[in-house]
Amino acid sequence: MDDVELSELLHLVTRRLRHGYLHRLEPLGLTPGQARALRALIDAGRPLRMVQLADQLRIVPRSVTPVIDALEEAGLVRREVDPANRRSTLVVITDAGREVYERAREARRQAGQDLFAVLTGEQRDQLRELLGAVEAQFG
Amino acid sequence: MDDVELSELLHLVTRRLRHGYLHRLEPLGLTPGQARALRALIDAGRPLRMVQLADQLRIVPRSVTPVIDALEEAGLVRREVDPANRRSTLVVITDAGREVYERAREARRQAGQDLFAVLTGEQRDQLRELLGAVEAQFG
DNA sequence: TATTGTTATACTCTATAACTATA
DNA sequence: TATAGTTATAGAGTATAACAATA
Repeated sequence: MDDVELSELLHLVTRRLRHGYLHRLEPLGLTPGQARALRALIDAGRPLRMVQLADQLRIVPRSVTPVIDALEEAGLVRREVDPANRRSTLVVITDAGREVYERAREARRQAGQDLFAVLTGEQRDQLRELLGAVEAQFG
Repeated sequence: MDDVELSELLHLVTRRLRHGYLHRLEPLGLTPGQARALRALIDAGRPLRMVQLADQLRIVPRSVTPVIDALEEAGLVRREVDPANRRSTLVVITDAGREVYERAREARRQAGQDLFAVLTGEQRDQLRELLGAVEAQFG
């Protein structure tokens, strides 16, 4: 029964985070989803196919298309045909993409800092552990 | 810096919760937002005006309108003109609304239970406390 | 026939701006 | 003139289904 309250809290806190992040990201012309896609590419350290990107972002491939469309139009990534498999599209991050991502990362850091301001470092670690355990139980 | 990871986790876990909740709510013909509105009415223990409902749900009044439209069409609430102030609309929950909400609450409980299955009761309390502290620092 | 990506479409959640009715 | 609510519109995030190109 108290899980209802816990769920509600999760919803409220996440929305607050989104809100702050969205505003800080606005000057960069990025949405949170686009920033996440850039991050996935940087973390991978190599170009990713659309399906792989979808996998990383935990969304269906169809939903990746508009995200990459926007990033490509902004010159932050480019699409290349995978020479190994002509059905596949490789998404390559550009230098501009790397630069913008650094600023997006800072935006997220600040949004998180604002949000979690009341928590001590130790409490944040705790929170990270708890959420990490929850997420880890799935894929 | 690690707040980036914490923010990301929050996003992933919340989406997972939403997903499970959405599926369990589907047979009831409710969206999570509609269920939240019913909950606010029940918690208040009396009819609420649109503005008050918006306040409770932490969204702007305009965003409440379609939620109440849907609930009204389903016969779960009804709108009444506030006799004390004819500009105001009172949203009244119906008996059918109360019944459906009980099932929605159970759906959310189950979705939460599935999600937090890996956590002990104590860990859930911890999580609730941490998120509660974060949310409490704002309104 | 199976896989990759896209076109088409839709729904949830939320917001801002402009309008109407009432105070 | 200020408030309550709605009409109109938009944008982020996500999904399913159908289809084209390639394997």
